[in-house]
Formats: sequence, structure tokens, C-alpha cells
Amino acid sequence: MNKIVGEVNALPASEQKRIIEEKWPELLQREKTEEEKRLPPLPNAEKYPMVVTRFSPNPDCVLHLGSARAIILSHDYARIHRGKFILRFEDTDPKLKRPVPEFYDSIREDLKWLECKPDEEYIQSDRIPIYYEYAEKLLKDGNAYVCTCQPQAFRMRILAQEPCPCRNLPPEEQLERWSRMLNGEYKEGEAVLRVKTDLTHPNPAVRDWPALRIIDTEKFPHPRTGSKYMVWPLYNFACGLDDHLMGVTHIIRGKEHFTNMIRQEYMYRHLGWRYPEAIHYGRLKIKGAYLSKSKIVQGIREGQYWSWDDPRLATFAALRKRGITPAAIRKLILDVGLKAADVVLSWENLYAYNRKILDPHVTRYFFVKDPVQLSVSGIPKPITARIRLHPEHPEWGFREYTVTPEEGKVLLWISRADMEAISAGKTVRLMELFNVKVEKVEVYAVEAKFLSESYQEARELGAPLIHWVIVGADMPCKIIMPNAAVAEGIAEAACKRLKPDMIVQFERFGFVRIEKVNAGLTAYYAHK
RNA sequence: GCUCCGGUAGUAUAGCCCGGUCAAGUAUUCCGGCCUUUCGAGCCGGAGACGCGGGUUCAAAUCCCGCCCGGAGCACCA
Repeated sequence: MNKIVGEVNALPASEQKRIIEEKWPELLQREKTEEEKRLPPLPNAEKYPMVVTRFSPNPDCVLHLGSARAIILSHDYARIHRGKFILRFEDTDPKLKRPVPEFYDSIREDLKWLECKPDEEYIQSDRIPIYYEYAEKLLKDGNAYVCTCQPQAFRMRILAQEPCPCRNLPPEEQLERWSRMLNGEYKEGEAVLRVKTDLTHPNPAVRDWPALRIIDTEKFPHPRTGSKYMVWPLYNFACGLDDHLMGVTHIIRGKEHFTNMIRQEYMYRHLGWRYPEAIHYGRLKIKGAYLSKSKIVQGIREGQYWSWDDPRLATFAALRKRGITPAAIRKLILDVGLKAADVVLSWENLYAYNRKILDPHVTRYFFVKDPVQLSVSGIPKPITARIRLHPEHPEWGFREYTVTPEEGKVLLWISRADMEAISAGKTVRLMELFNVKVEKVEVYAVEAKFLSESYQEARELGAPLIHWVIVGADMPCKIIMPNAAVAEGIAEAACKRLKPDMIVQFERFGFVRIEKVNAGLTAYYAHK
């Protein structure tokens, strides 16, 4: 049996696969279907020559986990169908949701990190003339009007299902008003372009919705176009036009946009267009973290968080910094799918996925949190520990430490938590090193006597296994925890060769991402 | 309040359209065991759910009605 296994393993993987395909094709089949089962089919994908999806953020903040669903599902569905994935910046509010130049880039970076690189990119503030063109067309065709009513007065009318006085003015008059709007003859708030819908629609929010408004860009210049434009499209107008103009076939977005679809459908009818497939997924939350831009922005402004990548935030920047992998996030999102029900994600699931991704690939080191000294006496000779960087990969190498007793004694660091769990008379195994018998436990130190080297003996005695660092072969280490607390301790000397961005496992402590290496080590904690 | 949309174990999800094979599957979590020089991973076993009440039916997680609960929208925001 072993001989046969050996023979098979000696063959190259491609050869193994060929043989299986030849003799047991059903084995491969099963494997394949299981992997592809991941996402449910996209509705009506076959009705379109090419599937086109888009992610359309406002660059007024960094991205966070709440956007992961739109990004990953849009991207992955486009890829599954060999379609196109578009990134579109919706930066049409220079006043209330002011875009910030640095966020255009941070969003691009986040998408790249998430392995969701867009095929095309658009910025709405580049497209203002296009929106004007369609505004004019709608006006000309009597499908829109320039409304100069006071918002309050308009609301009263619309609630009563009555047209406001502006609605039925002839197209020529509308175009006249429109050019006055563009000329700056109206001030901010004095005129708005509305798309005609059904005044009797059961939802008042749908009736004659606003499409373009005036913003005083002298006062609130747009970061990209300055004061060049004073008339800016609202969400439903810009987004609705762009989705058609860019050939988007499938819109995947949060259910807060459900009413927006109804509104936009009226415009599509005016223009003789067909509305894309729209999927509205539920709200995504994660326990104990704010997934709201305004809360994040507010916390930053008030100094509650250090920065956009503060470990307490669920921004992609923060997750990245902690060593959460994009693969784990993708798994989480594919798991959740595109149901309309709200979901409350738990960090536990994210961590579990991340751990399984990381565990086979990352190297192991010892980090002693809250160190106390353990002095071991009675060591007969120098003893060398060779500890694998990964238990299942001896070929990756090892760290090597030699304890050299002076008058039979050596000093080691062990963690306070381990010290508290042991007491005089107990036997303890220092991993990969030797066994000791504890003699005295004090407040800051432990004294023990060398017992034996045999690991087997430790097992038989049921001795606890603890990790350690030789005093002198060490470096200070700070670990930023997810709650922004700092765990202080000592890492083994081999950690000096670590590089920023590496993710390692500190045994019996957890996975961390290295932030800085100099005389000391700084790392961010991911999870156990 | 009005207009929509939801509700399967602690969490997430499959099943619901096309009722039976669902005394409800999967992942994670928790517990136990095995394995292992980590309290990690792996392996084995176990715990844990159809919001409530009616109805239709031989049969309902699945269909119908009512209720309850949750969420979203009701901006000259996106």
C-alpha cells in the first residue's frame, strides 16, 4: 500500500491528473461542481450579450466592509460571465458629501487589494456636459421641468397629488428657465430640474423627483472641477443615465436604493431605455463596529480614532493592517450572497476563514507577553533548540537557540499568564527545549530546576507546554490589539529578520501582521 | 404615519418559486475525543434553528390569511 502511494506521489501532478481523467473522470467532476457552486446564478445573465456590472462609490470617505458586498459580487459576477466590471466615482455633491482627492486613490487601492480590479473607470464630475445634454432632451420632450417652487410649497402639492405651477409650462419656457439655471441667474435653491413621474404614485417619494440642482461652487468648489459648474446632477439622474450609457446590465447594490430604481424607471421610459437587472441586497453589519461613513468620519474628526486604518474600524485599510486577507473577506461575502435580508456578520467567522488561509502559509515565532523571568538551575550542559518555522514544513528552516548555563543556570522569559498557571512542585515543558520542575513562584520571577530533555517524558507527565525566549536573545515587541490597546512583551531574536507586511503566527498568542522592525518590533494583532 | 422589503441554530447560509426524499443540509461557534512539542491546524463525534397563530392538504420550512418582530425609503445626499 505505502509503496503504491509512494509511486503515485512520485509522478508529477499533471500526470496524476491525466491518469485520473482517463480512469475515473467522475472524481474530478465532483470536485469542480463543488467549487463552482459558490454563487447563485445571476438573474437573466443569458439575456445580455455581455454582463456589465459596476461599483459606484462617492469618494468622500475610505471604503469599509459594508461596501465589500457590492464590490466583490459585482466584480465576481462580471468575471464569471466574462463580462466587464466598471468603477464609477459618483462625486456630484461638492457641498454636502464633498469628495476628497485622496479617497479616489484609496478606493482604487482597496479594489486592487480586494482583487477586484475594474476594467474601466469613470468619474462623474468629468461627465457634466453629458448630463446637461439629457436634461435638455427631457425638457424638450416635456418629460421634465424646471421647478422654482419653494421646497415646502412643492411638498404640499405633491402630497396632494397635484402638479405644481411649473410642471405644465411649455417646453420652450422650460428650456428658457434651464438656460437661466446654467447662466447663474438662479441662485442655489431657487430652481431645480424635475423628472416627471406619476403624481398619483402611492409612494410620494417617487413623484416628480429632482434631477439637477444648483450649488454655489464659488462657495463650495468641487475638488476636481472647481467653480466651473453650478448645476449638478443628483444621484438618480447621474446614476440612472450612466448605468444605461455605460451598458451596465446588472446593478448590485443595497436595498436603500430600491425606491431609486422605481424613480429611475420613469426616466428610462421617457428615454425609451430598458432598465438593467437590479439586485438589492440587505444591510450588512458587523458586531461591534460602525459600518457607517458618517460615524467613521465623525470619530476621526473628534480624534476618537487615530486614522483611517485604526484597528477599531472595519475599513479595508484597517483590516489590511491587521493581516486580514482579501481571500477571507471574499469567502465571507460569497457566503452571505445577495439576499435581501439584513445580516449581522460576526468577527468569529471572518477570523476562522482568515486563520484557515493563513495557517498553512505563515511562519511561527515566540512572543512572550508581559514577560517575567524564569531562572532555571541545574542545567548540566549547553542545550540547543532547533524550532521549525512551520511544524509541517521542515524545509522552510528553523530558528536555533543555545542555552549556555553559567554555574548551571540560565535566565528565560516566560509570560505572566503562564507563570500564573503554574505553582511550585509542578513540571513544565519549555517547548522544544527541556523540562523543568518549578520550585518557587514569586511576583516577578519563577525559579525552577532542570529536570530532563525528553519530550516524551513531558507528555507522560502531562506537563503543560509553554513558550519562552532566552534573556539576551530577544527584542522588545509591541502589538496593537483590535481594541487599540497595546500588548507589550518580548519576541525571540529571530524576529529581527521579519519585514513589514509579513504575517506570522506568534504561537499560543495569535496571528499578527508586522508593521515595523528596528530595535524593536511593532505588529498588529489579527486574531487568535 | 405612509411606501416597500425581509424573518431557518450564537453567527452566516442551503432548502421555499415547482408541498412529501427535511424527525431540515453546510460553514463557523461551543462541548467531548483523537492527533500534534501552540491554547493553532487537521481528523472523529456531539450540541444547537424553520417568528407566532390559523387555514388548505393524506402531507407545509415550502401554498393562503392574520398577527408579531426587524430593516429600508419617504433630501435641492449618495
